[in-house]
Amino acid sequence: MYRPVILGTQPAERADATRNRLHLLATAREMLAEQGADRLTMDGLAERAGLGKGTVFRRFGTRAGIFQALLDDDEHNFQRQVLSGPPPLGPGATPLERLIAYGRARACFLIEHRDVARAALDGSQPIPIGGRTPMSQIHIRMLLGQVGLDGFDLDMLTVQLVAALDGPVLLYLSSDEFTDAVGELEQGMGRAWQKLVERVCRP
Amino acid sequence: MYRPVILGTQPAERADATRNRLHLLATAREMLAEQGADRLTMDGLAERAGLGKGTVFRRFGTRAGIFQALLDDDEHNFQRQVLSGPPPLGPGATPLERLIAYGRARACFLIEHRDVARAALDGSQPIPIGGRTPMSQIHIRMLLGQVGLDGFDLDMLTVQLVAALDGPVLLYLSSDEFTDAVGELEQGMGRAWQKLVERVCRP
DNA sequence: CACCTAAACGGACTTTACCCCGTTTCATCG
DNA sequence: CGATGAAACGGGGTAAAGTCCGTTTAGGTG
Repeated sequence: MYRPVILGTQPAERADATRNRLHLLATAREMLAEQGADRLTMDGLAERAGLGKGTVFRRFGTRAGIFQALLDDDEHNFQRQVLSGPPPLGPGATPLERLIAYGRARACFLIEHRDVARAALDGSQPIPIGGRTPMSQIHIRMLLGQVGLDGFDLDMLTVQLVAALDGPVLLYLSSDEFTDAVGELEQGMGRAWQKLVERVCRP
Repeated sequence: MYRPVILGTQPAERADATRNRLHLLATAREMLAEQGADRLTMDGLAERAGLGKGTVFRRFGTRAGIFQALLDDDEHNFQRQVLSGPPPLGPGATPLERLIAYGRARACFLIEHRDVARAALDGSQPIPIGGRTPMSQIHIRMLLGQVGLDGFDLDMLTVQLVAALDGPVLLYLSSDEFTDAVGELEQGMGRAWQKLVERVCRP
């Protein structure tokens, strides 16, 4: 029997699966808006969506998986801006300018979506820095390559910079105090990121 | 009724509490060595230690708290080295040299104690970077102050550097592959840290 | 030494993430 | 179409973290 196997293509999601996935995400957003992230339980979500618990877990694997899916969803816009939007975030500016712009934009993005971002962290799978968001990793790595630094282990430097970018944000996410003065915080982080990157990339 | 209130001094731990705390830590280390961190449950620990579950939770608050306590314990030696050991880790070298030495030493420390360090992370209380280990925070902040950098927000830079230091280690902790080649990894991280700090601090 | 209070103790109870597996539904192929 | 295998579904079951509150005990006071 002939079966056309296309490498790297997994079997394609079934129609009912897609429908349920989208419905669950929508329901999750509703509950998130109404009750906040920590009041969202898997049982509750399943019941409200009119589906079985097992279904929820098959779709998202884990509780954090739901929030990761929501975050991925939000991230699509952001990715478009980065990959094909106007400079300095998109192509057209110098690598250093894009690096600076990227850090600022990502900090803003995470702060805006802090509720979801925070809930997307998972203790039992502790890769908070760059493992779950390969986008930052890949993009920063590419830009660093274009900068043309000598004598650096660029992969390691990438991990360091991603961490330096996410670290302050995570620290912020973890304290429930700063609910005001968000704009100011974004500015501070942006400035700090710019300074750091300029120093590192200085010839 | 007169009560001598000494500010900043909490009521002092009761003798039985101390005894139980130490006994629990010792038992936890045994179980850790025998079964690994993820097979260590609160019920199991309580039973093996011959104590009630409530006691375990009063002492450590949370599961991660146990591992944090174990890590704190391990950290005492390290702290002594940093605060009063020989240069370049201890006092006597230039701030930049100490900064470099500190990063190397901390990376080695975390890698050595990776089992406990990993289990000490807590998803529901996500402050993985510098919040739970104010030691790095404080020490690096102090050294940066001594370096004499102009135009930096030193507090923010501290958070960035702590993250850049911990990030690669956390990333490493999360992948169960590299169980070999530990020495090599420590070297790579050490070199990368040195390069980063030298660049940032360069006049 | 008897008393008293605040802290510590124990373990049943609750909550919730996650697993399992018998049942149902989709999509493909003859 | 109808058959068929694979995938999805449902929801009861399990394990483990964390809470509660009635009971016990350490250690200071008169």
